[in-house]
Amino acid sequence: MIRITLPDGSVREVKEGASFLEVANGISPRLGKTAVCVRWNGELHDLRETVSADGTLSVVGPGQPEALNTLRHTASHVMAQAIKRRFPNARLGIGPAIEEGFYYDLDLPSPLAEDDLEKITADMREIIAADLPIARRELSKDDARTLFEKRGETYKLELLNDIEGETVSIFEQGEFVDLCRGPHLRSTGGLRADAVKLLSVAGAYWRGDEARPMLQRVYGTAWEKAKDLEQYLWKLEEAAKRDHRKLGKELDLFSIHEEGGAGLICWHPKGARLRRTIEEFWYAEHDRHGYDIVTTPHIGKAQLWTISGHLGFYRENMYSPMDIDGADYFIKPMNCPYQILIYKTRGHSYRELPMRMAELGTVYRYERSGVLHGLLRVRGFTIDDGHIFCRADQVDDEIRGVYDFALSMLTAFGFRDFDIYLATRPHAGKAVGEPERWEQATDALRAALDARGLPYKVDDGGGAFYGPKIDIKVKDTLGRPWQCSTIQFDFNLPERFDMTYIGEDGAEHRPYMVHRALLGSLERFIGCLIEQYGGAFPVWLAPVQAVIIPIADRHNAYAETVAERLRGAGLRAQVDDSAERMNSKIRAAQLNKVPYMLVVGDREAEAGAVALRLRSGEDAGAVPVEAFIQTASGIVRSKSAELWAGA
RNA sequence: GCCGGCGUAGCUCAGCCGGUAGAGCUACGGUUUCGUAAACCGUGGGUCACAGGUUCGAUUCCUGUCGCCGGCUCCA
Repeated sequence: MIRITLPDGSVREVKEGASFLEVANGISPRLGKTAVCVRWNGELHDLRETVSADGTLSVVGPGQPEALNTLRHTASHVMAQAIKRRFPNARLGIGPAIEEGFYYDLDLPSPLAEDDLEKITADMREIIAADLPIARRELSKDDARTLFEKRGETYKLELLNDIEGETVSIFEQGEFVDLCRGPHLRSTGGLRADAVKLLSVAGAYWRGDEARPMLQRVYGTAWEKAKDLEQYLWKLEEAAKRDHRKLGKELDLFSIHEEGGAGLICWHPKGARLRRTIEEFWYAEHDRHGYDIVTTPHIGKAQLWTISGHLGFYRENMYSPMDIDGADYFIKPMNCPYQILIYKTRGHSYRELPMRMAELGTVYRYERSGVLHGLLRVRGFTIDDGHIFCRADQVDDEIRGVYDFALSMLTAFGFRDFDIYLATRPHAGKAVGEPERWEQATDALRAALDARGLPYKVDDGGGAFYGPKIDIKVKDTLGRPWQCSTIQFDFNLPERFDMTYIGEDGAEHRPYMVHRALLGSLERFIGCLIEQYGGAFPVWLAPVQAVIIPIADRHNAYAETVAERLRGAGLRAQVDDSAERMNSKIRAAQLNKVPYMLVVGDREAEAGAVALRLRSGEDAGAVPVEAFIQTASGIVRSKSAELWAGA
């Protein structure tokens, strides 16, 4: 007999070879009926699998995340089956469940079109309606090989070769067979035809390797109920409304021009205003944190990039050189070499370390055309680039300081939801610098992370060749993560540039060097910011903080005096003196997501007041101009996310 | 860069199977001067991304280039 421990601590005995389904049925027929899969010793297993040793079991039923995952995995099989019915020559790649759906990669003789998706969907409905039982079989690798060879599934054969162990599992439904670990639903009828939707088709390299064939990846999503699908699609629509590319146009923040070049941003007055607000805050914060601000050139001779190693390691991201008086000059892809040159203009004492240098340095990098994306991935961008040169004994404090600084910056802008990574030494000798230095540096990074206590993931081997790093990523509206802050150790450049300082012992020492960007780049950061707020920025960031709306032309003069008073108090205010009606002006301001609309008519002019309407739609009533300035200024100063302090 | 889709007025979009284009908003002119999300009337505005090709004739079909979108790969 086999002893199975259940979540409530109770133990059940079953005979060896019983399936999980039988076990579930034994616990209660009702549980057996609804069970989707099981968690066996912490891992997900199919109901049809059998028990052969003691373990802990929890049965996964509908409503649990694992169940959704299983359902999506089955949906991907059903889709693959439907595609194979329509295109018998299709060869299967892989088809997993993903965060909010599933995909299947297939090698198809011809590309799929939009209306193919509809046809495939129709076939899927049939397969679901037929309620084909899904069978799980275990067989030896050799048998599996024969099976998939016969079916011409060359990709499956390749996968088979990489699987460890002697036996593999396959899942079958009707004529469809797939090499798969599972788990799966019991039959195709477990899916709801009205809760499955195919979304898009895209190319994907086999096993993510661009040297290998490109398969067609069909993305879909599947839910337990039609209502869940609807809700998901609604969420996608809402996310699309916050897309920074769309908002950038609507709010007149920036533009990119075909004539100018892809990935090159023109900041319009309002976008530039937003950017300037960020820069001003950034400079103030860096002053406060003991940084020296520098400015470095945009181009540099080949010699500089040879010393730095960029021409060796980074050439494919750099633009072609320009000839100046017979010498090759390159547009800078990074700011660090020049900051190092500044460091090297004189000797340094151990006493003046740490030295913290920073600049808003605009760099240009070649990015492959297919990866450009609005403000989030561009070819010309401004890094809030800083470098810390310090002694070994200062490393810990510096890292902790930078990490805290990075988090405080992100937090100031309202970001709460980000992913933190500790990227460690690359494997297989692809790293420069002695192991002890790596260890010390990685420990310093880890200590800083632990000190703050925020959850982080270790990206094993994900460090740069020149040092380990901490990356902080912010997600866009579609859930795609974008790296903003980065803190990177560098064992490479101090060597290459032969950087030194004179220690207490009178001898030359090599300083530690840390590259850090807190916002990442202004372009990307602002892109994330736009999406974060859906364009409705907190008051302190809003390009226009108040629009003054005269009711009739005779109120224009008063409106202008109000605007001047606001501007005198440092608030960004404009008068809408267009020939439109007040309603239209309010609508315009509302669409521009201006926090404050100050309506002025006879009553307000008389009283020296404004009728305050908030972006939220709330009518805050008449407020004396001075009182408005006081409250609004306070909100700006505190960088509050609140629109107005309830009086 | 690769796979697929797309590119029509400043913006959002319509234009069936080849016969040189249309709406709303914007802009401009006029009337209206109005109390919390679009006043009314009128006038402009397009080498249909660009370059070739097929055709009597191309916005429409084909090829190339550029750009955009979704992915893959890669990064701040």
